[in-house]
Amino acid sequence: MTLNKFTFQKREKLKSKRVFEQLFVEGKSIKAFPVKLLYTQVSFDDGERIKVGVVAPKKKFKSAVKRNRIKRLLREAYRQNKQEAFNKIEGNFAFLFLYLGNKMPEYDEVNRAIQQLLSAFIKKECHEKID
RNA sequence: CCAGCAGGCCAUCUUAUCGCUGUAAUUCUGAGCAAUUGGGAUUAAAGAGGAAAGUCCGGACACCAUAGUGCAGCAUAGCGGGUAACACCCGUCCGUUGAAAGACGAGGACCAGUGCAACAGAAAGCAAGUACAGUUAGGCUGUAGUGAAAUCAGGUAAACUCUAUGCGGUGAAACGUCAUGUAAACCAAUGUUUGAGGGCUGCACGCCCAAAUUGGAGGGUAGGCGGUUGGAGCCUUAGAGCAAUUUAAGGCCUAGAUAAAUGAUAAGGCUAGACAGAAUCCGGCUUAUGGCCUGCUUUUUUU
RNA sequence: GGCCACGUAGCUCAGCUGAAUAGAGCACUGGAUUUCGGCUCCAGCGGUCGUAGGUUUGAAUCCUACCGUGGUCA
Repeated sequence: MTLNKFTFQKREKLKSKRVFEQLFVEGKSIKAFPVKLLYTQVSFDDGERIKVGVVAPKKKFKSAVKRNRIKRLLREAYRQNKQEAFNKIEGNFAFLFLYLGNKMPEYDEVNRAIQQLLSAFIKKECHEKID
């Protein structure tokens, strides 16, 4: 597996409808305005360790163009930052990044939020393992 | 010059680095006797719109009987043409509107029938009949007055209706197919009579199905693959036609996702650019919206 | 992606078929009753009938186009 590249391929996308439902029902969450991270422990059939989904709510953003834009920014920010987190995380997880804000974001804003979320996630999960 | 009107074109661009999607080629590797097929790497060319939107019309395509008949229902409406088809487009007459260029028009019929008409007015229709004038009178004629409309073949059909023409229904979540796997149900063959019932518009007709046996193989749920992109396609030239459009020749291949692909950073051009994201595909209509170009029109001022 | 409903007072609705008064309940304001409050009674306030055009003498109602809200399909 090629962990050291800044890639985000189709295989890493969260697809299964069932996993999405599972995330909303029993997933744990971390907030860092304007983004919220939902995650849960899941094992995948195809050998990927981590799969990621991205959501921009239709109720807040009616224009499909704006929703697309937000999702692209979230994906791009994750792609830039995933390398660091990937080496530290052990186990299989499904991630879901939700955008909570009401205004169109800038890339810097999203990037900062994603960095915070990933480091917070690592702290939390490492603690749980040590305990 | 300003304002207005009509038509056409473009949809921020360029370079570098990282990244996404399917396709093609090369190559590595897993499964299989094989045909074949799963996964990865590199390279190449390509990768949202004029409205992709609203879902308002018309088709293609798929299934339901081969899509049949009558009624009901719905749609359209000067005339002529175009088209696969249309409620669209073109030409033209008439009407409305504008100072003009132009724009807009659900523009058949109330001498088939039925209904409706507040207030005002004698009266809005099985009827009744004001005032004045003309005339000897009856009666008739004219004028006044109310109103959108007044014995006139009255007004009203975006009132029912009539006339002409067209329309079967349901929609890619249609539909076909594969794997996992127990009974009712599904398919094929044999086969039966009456009624109920069922089959994808409401009713009637018509058509098909139905009990049992044998064989095959399916339903629910979540998914894979096909449908799925080469088409009433686009460009150029020539001919026919006032035009919409059409004929011929040559050239081109131009998105195919499925929690859903176009982004980030840096630099520059006048700037950081409007409305906005394909989801089966086409032809229109409507609505949202930045800029450029061409032609036309009148008013005022000057000559 | 397809299909289908609904927008009327601050809130919940009627009126729409078939055209001529925009109304009911709750809420709000004032008054009466009561020592005060509540209940009850009386009066009032409150409306571009979602928006814009059209048909008509006249439109909440009929027609068309937009805007908004909600539902439904495997």
